[in-house]
Amino acid sequence: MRMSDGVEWAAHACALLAALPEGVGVSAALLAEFNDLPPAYMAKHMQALARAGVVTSARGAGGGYRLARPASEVTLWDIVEAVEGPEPAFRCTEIRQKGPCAAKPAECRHPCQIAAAFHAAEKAWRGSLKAVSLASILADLARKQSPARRAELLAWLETKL
Amino acid sequence: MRMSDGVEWAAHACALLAALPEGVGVSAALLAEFNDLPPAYMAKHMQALARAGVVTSARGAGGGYRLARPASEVTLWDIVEAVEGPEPAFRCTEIRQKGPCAAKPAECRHPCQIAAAFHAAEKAWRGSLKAVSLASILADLARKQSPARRAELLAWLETKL
DNA sequence: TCTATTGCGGATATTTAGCATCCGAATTAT
DNA sequence: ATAATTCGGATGCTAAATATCCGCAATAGA
Repeated sequence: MRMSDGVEWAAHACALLAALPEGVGVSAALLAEFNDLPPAYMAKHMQALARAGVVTSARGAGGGYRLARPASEVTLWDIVEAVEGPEPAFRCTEIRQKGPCAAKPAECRHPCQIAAAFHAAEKAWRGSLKAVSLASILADLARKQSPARRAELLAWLETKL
Repeated sequence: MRMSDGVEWAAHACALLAALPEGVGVSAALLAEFNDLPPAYMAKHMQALARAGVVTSARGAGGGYRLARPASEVTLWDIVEAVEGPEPAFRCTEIRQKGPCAAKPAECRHPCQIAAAFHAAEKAWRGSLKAVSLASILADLARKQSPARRAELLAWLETKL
């Protein structure tokens, strides 16, 4: 089981968007360049974020992506859901209904104990991700990152906008 | 992100082993037949469980697999770890150290906020799985499954052992 | 209006995971 | 001993997920 790298990329991209002044659009190409990522694939993931309503997009010169809502209202789960899709990692294939001792469909109105346990575990996982917003990430970062470093990053971005 | 079907198969197989009287070995072929699963691939997963010490194996006639310890001491996480490996689903590739504003390695002694949040979420997930043992699964099952159904399953198994 | 820029979606390549097969080694029952 | 089982590992094939590319549509500014 492995989460696609796109989730990490999208999360960092969204954190960058959240750190920017309001109303500024950033192209997918620039977001990719910032972390030395493949531009084409980065663009795909930004499209996924746009479809999911996490960011808004604007075409044409001076366009690009920006957050669709305040940073405090975008969670890591929103980003995972946008990039990886909403489906759970564990998908019960109902093998109890197969084989020589197959259970009848009527006996399977409820998920089996195993599926229930996995679903509960994933719910805990999602809950943990929903508790972390871009705002809380930036707040943590501000505490650990030197102001000089932060200024350096913003300065580079300004030269490109 | 998707968990392999093998985890579901292994979990059901272990639950079956846990429901059996002590000292009985079951071949991989029979475990596969019980749920109409591909025998070769089932065998592969049973080997993984044996390598991880979840089950013990015995070759030769009358051999097969059995639980390596009491059902109360085998958790769903043990099975996931055996089949999928212990690596986390989220793997930070340290993209903050790449690109035109790359952070220096000295600044990266600690994981970034994003990686830390994902690691915390997976810890919650693992914790939830570690709280569920094969014994608790069987106990839940006994509460919902009719005694007649249980007898039916054991009867079929006896004809094959 | 024309051009440069940018997002969008389809089509294509690459990599990974799932599945099957084979044969050898170990063990037990006869 | 011998034969019947059964696990273990190596190898190859297929399907699916992942990553990449390319042309088109839309937008803003000159």
